Amino acid sequence: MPEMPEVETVRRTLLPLVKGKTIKKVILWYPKIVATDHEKFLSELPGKKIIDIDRYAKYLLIRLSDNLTIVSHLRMEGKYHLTASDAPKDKHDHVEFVFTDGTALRYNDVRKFGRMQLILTGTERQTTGIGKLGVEPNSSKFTSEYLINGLKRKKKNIKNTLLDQSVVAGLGNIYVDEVLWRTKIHPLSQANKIPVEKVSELHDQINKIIAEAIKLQGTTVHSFLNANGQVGGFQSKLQVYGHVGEPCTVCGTKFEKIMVNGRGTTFCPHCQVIYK
DNA sequence: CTAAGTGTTGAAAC
DNA sequence: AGTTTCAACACTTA
Repeated sequence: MPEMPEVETVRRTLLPLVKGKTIKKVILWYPKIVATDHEKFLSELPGKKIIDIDRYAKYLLIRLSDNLTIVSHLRMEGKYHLTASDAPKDKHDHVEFVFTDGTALRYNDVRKFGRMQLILTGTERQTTGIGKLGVEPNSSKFTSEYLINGLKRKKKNIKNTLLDQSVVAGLGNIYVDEVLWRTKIHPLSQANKIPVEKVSELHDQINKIIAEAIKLQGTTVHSFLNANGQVGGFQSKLQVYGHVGEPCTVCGTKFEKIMVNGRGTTFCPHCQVIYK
């Protein structure tokens, strides 16, 4: 489900639902969602208050009192929703945070890929996943020069490079296909062979599409819902993803779909230039 | 029945 | 030692 715009949308919709609430009890229906010590997760959270929710790339950082943070990654299909604590459990509800006011925050995940980690606030960089992340789009560190330098050491294809999060953190399969089409770069282009002026364009379009998608509250193509159960608005803006076999809006050539390192990849074989 | 799906990761191979 | 590939995770839907 979620790339950075969707996770940001979850953050914005979830925060007002849970801010200031105090955890009374935690239930792990499917304990594997929690990647850190299960006993600590169950024993340390009761009594803690939700102070804020931050986000880095696709990771939610739920800030709690007493210097604790729950790092939550939704992976493909994770969702949060607030219910009454006595509401019937859905088949795919896996973790529940019961609050002192009788409500409960439930984590629902059809594929059970999502993960939570309980850490000390401030130790995010030592946390599995977050440590190796590159910079976020639209951050002050994400400059054209940064992207040019970041791609220099990458000999693999640009599609895989943008998906691996080590240079730019937050893009996923949908937005990468859109951005490569917008900049006319073939997904199989070798990352370090793309001309600097094209990388500069890539930088600008990454910032642009992420900002546009956040504004429209994310993209729902499969199952994404925000914390209020609403779909996103950006899917109608997608020009490439999900449009295999349809004509490219620029040249009319039919979009093709190939597998690139195991990920479905749609592109225009006429517009998108391959750099090798 | 088979394949593919918004993502990450650890291990193996370069 | 850094980089890259790929199966695995678990379940639903086309």
